[in-house]
Amino acid sequence: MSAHAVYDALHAAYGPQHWWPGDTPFEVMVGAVLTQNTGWVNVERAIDNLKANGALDPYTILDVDPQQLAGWLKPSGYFNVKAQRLRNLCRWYLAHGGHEGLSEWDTTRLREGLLSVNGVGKETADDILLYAFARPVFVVDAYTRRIFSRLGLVAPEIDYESLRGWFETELGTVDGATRVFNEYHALIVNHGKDVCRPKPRCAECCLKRRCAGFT
DNA sequence: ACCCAGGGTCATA
DNA sequence: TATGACCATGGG
Repeated sequence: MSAHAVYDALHAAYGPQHWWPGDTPFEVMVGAVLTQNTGWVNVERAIDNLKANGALDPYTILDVDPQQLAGWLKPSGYFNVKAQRLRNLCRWYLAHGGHEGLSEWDTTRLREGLLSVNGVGKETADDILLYAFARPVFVVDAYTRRIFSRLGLVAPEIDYESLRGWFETELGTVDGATRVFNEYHALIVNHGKDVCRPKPRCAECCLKRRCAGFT
């Protein structure tokens, strides 16, 4: 089974996902940090708090008392850590001209820049690259490794960059790649939430429900 | 009560 | 390079 075939099966089962949930590129960046090891429902509450207080912009986030910021982030968990991480990201973001300035950077430079921010790791950086800057970067998360290793397509212990490379090679970096990567990662998360837990109830728990191509 | 979440950093060996 | 501790709220 190829990466293409899995994509087709997921797309047939779940349909278009319309990701990322968020109205602006900056909101996507904030969400990418807040969703680290955290359910999206909790992230939405935190983002709503920021919106309700007129704080969903980098200037305000840097201006307000860090404790105040942490208070708004509380529902998303790790609120002290995430308040600091958001501040780090905003400082870097504004220092390089915000979305307008950073849009002129090539993808490699932009990725390294994001990774230089304390609190932004590979997945968070790639979320931002793909969903805030529309770059053709495949996002790998825990579900991705779990699903594709259980399918027998990759080794369970494959590292992040190798797995990202596997997808980007399999799917090709021709035009339309950004659209496909966008949809694919969203489908993987959706399917993962559905049936691919760390401790499967049965040997084939990733491959069954609601995914005709996997049965 | 238990497991889990759209991770990442830091200290230690 | 590779583990382990730590961060913390809320859903199922």
